[in-house]
This record gives sequence, C-alpha cells and structure tokens, in this order.
Amino acid sequence: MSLKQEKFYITTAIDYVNAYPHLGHLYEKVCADIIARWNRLVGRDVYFLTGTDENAAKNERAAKEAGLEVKEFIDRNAKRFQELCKAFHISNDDFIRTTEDRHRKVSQLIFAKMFKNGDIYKSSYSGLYCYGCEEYKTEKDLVDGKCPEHGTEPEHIEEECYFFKLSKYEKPVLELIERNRFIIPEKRKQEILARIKTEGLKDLAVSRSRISWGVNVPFDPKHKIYVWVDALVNYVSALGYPDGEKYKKYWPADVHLIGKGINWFHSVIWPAILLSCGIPLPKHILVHGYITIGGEKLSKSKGTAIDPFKLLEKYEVDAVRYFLARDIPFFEDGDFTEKALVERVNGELVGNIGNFIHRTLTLIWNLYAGEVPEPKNYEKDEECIKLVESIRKLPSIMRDRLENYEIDRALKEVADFAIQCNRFLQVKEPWKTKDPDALFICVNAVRTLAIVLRPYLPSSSEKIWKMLNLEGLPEDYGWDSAGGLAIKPGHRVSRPEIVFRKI
RNA sequence: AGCGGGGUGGGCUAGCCAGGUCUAUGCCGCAGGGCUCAUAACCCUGAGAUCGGUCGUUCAAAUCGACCCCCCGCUACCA
Repeated sequence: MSLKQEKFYITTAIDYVNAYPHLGHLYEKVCADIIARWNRLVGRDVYFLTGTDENAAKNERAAKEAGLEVKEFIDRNAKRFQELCKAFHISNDDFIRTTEDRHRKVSQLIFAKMFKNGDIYKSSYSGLYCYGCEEYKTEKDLVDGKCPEHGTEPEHIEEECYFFKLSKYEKPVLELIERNRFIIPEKRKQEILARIKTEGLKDLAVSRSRISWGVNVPFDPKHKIYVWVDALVNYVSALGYPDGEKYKKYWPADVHLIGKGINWFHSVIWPAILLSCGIPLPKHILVHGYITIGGEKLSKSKGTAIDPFKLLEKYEVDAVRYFLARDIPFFEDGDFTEKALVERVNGELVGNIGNFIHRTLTLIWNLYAGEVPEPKNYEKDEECIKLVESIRKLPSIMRDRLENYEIDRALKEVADFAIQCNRFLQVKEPWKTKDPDALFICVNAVRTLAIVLRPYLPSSSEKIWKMLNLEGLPEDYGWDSAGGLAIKPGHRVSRPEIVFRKI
C-alpha cells in the first residue's frame, strides 16, 4: 500500500518586529506547533511556517526611538522571535523574514501580476495625515482631533496611489466564506459575513508613497507596497512561489492560524489577492482567541505584556506549553495569571499525570525489579476491561477533538484519562495484592500518555518514552498506536525519574 | 448604533443546536475520612447553584420563544 502521503501546510501570522515578542505571540506559535506535531504524528507530511513582518513603515519610527538604524533594529528583534521558537521547542520548518530577497521579489511579482490582470489602478487617496508619525490616521486614532503621539492636528491631504479592485471579488469571496469551515470557528465566520453584507467590499489602497521603508512597487518605485499585501504574500513566498518545489508540494495552505484581530485580511483580502493572481485558495482560516493578563488586554503601553523569556527563568518549557494549551480555550479569550499557571501545572500535570507515571514505574521496580509482569486474566476483570477500553479509545476521542482544533479540550481528555488511571491503581492496590494485571495495564497507559502528549509536551514525552525504555520515538509508531497494549510482559523499564516537577 | 457571542454553587467550567435520563458535569478551593505504591502525592465522602430577570410554549425547560438587565467581541492595518 503506497498511498501518497497526505500533505499538511500550516502557517502562523508573521509578527511585527517593532517590539519584542510577548505572550500572545508565543501562544499562537505553541498552538500551531501542537497542530503541526499532531499532524506529523498521524502521518501527514507537514510543513510549518512562521516568521516576521518587517516591511511596515512603523519600524522606522520604532527604530528611531530605539536609537538604531532600521535594519539593525529589525534584525535584533527578528532574532528575538527566532529565539522564541527555539526556546519553546517550536518545530517550524522555516522562518520567513519579509525583508529577505526571496520574499521581496515574490511580493513584487504578485503585485505585478495583479496589475497585469487589470486589478490595480491608479487613483488618489485622501485622508488625515500626521507628519510626525508619517502615516494616515483614522478618526478613532485621534484624541480630540489630534494625534495622541504628537499632539498636532493631522492634515487632510490627497495623494496618488494604487488601488486594488477588491470590490470585483465581492461575490467569489462571499461564496468562499459561506462555504462551510473556511473560517473556523463559526463565530468568526459570522463576523466577517456580517461585515461584507453591510459594508460590501471597497477597493483597497495598496501602495504608499511618502515612506522610505518597505518594498517598492515594481513598476513605480516611488511607491511602496502596502504592508498588508506584502505581509500576506509570505505564505507563498516562503515556499518559493511560483515554481519552487515546496510551493508545488505544499500549496495551498491547509491552515492559516491567526488571531482574531487580523481575520479580515486573511479571510477577505488574501483570497481576493489570490483570486486575482489565479493562485489556489487556502483551505482553512483558523482563528484563535486572545490572551488577557489578569482580565486585561495585552498592552505594551500598560506594561501588561509578558515576556515569555522571563517565564522560562521560573518555569519549564513544558509547564508553560501545558498551561497555554490547556487553560486558554482555543477559540475564546483566555486569561493568564501566574497563579493559574502554577495551580494548573501542580494540580494536573504534576499531581495527576506525572504522579501516575511515577507511581506506576516505581511499583514495577518495587514489585518486579523493573520487569513488566505477565498478566493473568485482565480480560475478565471489570476494572481492567474499563481501563483497557479507555486506552483504546483515547486516541480516537482526541483525534475528533483535534480535527476540530479543540486543542484545549483534547488535552483535557488526557488529564481525565490520568485521573482514571490513578483511580484504577487506588482500587486495584497492586502494592497489597501484587496483582500483575494492574501494572501490566498501567505501564501501557503510561506509554499511551507518552504518545498523546507528544504534540503538546515534546521533550517530556520523549523523557517518558526513554523511561519506558522503548525504541525510537513515539512518531515511529504513530498516533493510533497509542490505543494498544504494545508493551509486552518481560519488557524492562528504566528507573523512574521525576518528569514533571512541582513549581 | 449595527452585527455576533455570553451570563450555571466562592472562582472557573460542561451541558443548550437534536427539551424529559439534570435529584445539573468536572476542576480549584473548603470540611471530614481513607490509603501509604507515588513528587505531603493519590482515592473516597460531604457542604455549596432552582442554571441573569420576567413572561410564555409544553405533560415536561438550564435547554425552545418574547421582552428586559448586565458582560464581552467585530466594524480596514494589535498574535
């Protein structure tokens, strides 16, 4: 059976580099990583992309404030985002920076293509321009009609720029969105739908003059390509569009994972751009919620933004990953507090999951010198049957959850499973009864845990796997193998070590 | 304002779409007990909510409908 391996291309939004990464950036990457790793585990050929958005004119200002050259400034910050990925074990296959040549030339190519297809025309844009900020302001940016930054009234000016005929694509885009599960979840789909229906699609200004940082419009270098158009292109430029091998293999994207704030660009503008260029459309726009800190929105100015690197000084990578995946409802906003983190990790990851793993292995050493015992008749014992059944079902229950991107709920299934395992031990009391059946099943339950935790807690999963003294890694056996009793009697396990420590 | 989502024991939360099995789930916390293999872990029991309010549909509503109150999100550049 040599079925062609199914491919799976997932992207995160690319991050603005006008500041250092915060918890929200990390959250998105962790979620994408879990999805990517899970898809690898079920056997798909995964390509996982993340990166940075570096062509925004705002970078100029931010750089000036930091007292650095723009290039120097964005290099420094982009590096920080790359380090973030490494530090949190994000398994991205590539990291695209939009200032790279490979991106810029595709950005220009796409723009040229839209132009060639008659979807870009020159007109004039008028708006309120703040010379201090060097950018247009909208009404709501202003405080008492003044730029809050400079305290000056922006001037009403008019300039030539290029427009994209977004309006032309209203119908196909609407049809696309009405299609089931293009935008996930439903809630976000309704928001966009409502907006298209009430406002309709207006042509979009896609070039800016008066700025010096950015990508030139290919046929008119006095203008820079609008950052959003440029940014979205990263999803194909990173694959080597138009004729790169990776592009041929992985495009269209299966999932664009984004925050709710940029849904419009991904669900409306991006498809319109692709339609204009005759490029196939992505399959799903997956919209997650935001993290709040103590109930407040993340805000750099209020100082509520949390530095993920600081977190690592106090907590282990997998503790943070566990909390983010488990406590933040994937499709909703979720609150971060250190108290909640500590509680969740100590109570659930350490107390339940970790403890079960540890006590199982300890029991095997205490009672059987590290050798998995030969079971007698677990097929006839009611308690045993129940747990074996849970082992068998867990991967498929989680699969249902994960196919729907219910990352948090899938992980809850793991926690519930561990609780059941602990109860089972309590009832069977193998330390008293010396019942070999209980431990035979438990050691297999530990193996199940190692596999299902693999996407969430890659390094802990590996530790558990090694402790069980199993060959290779979970991915060599695949997701569904988690449902079996693959550890046979006579197998020797290693001495238990603590995997999850209390914090 | 328009559109969308939500209000469930002290905190968080499941259930609501397909009404009865909800005498409402689970976690944290609290009170008591058990066990002692385990990282003072784990297990059991208990107290605690009439499911935002009012009215209605129905033999039957947390679940459906109407109205009201409150919270949140989206409405062109914040993951």
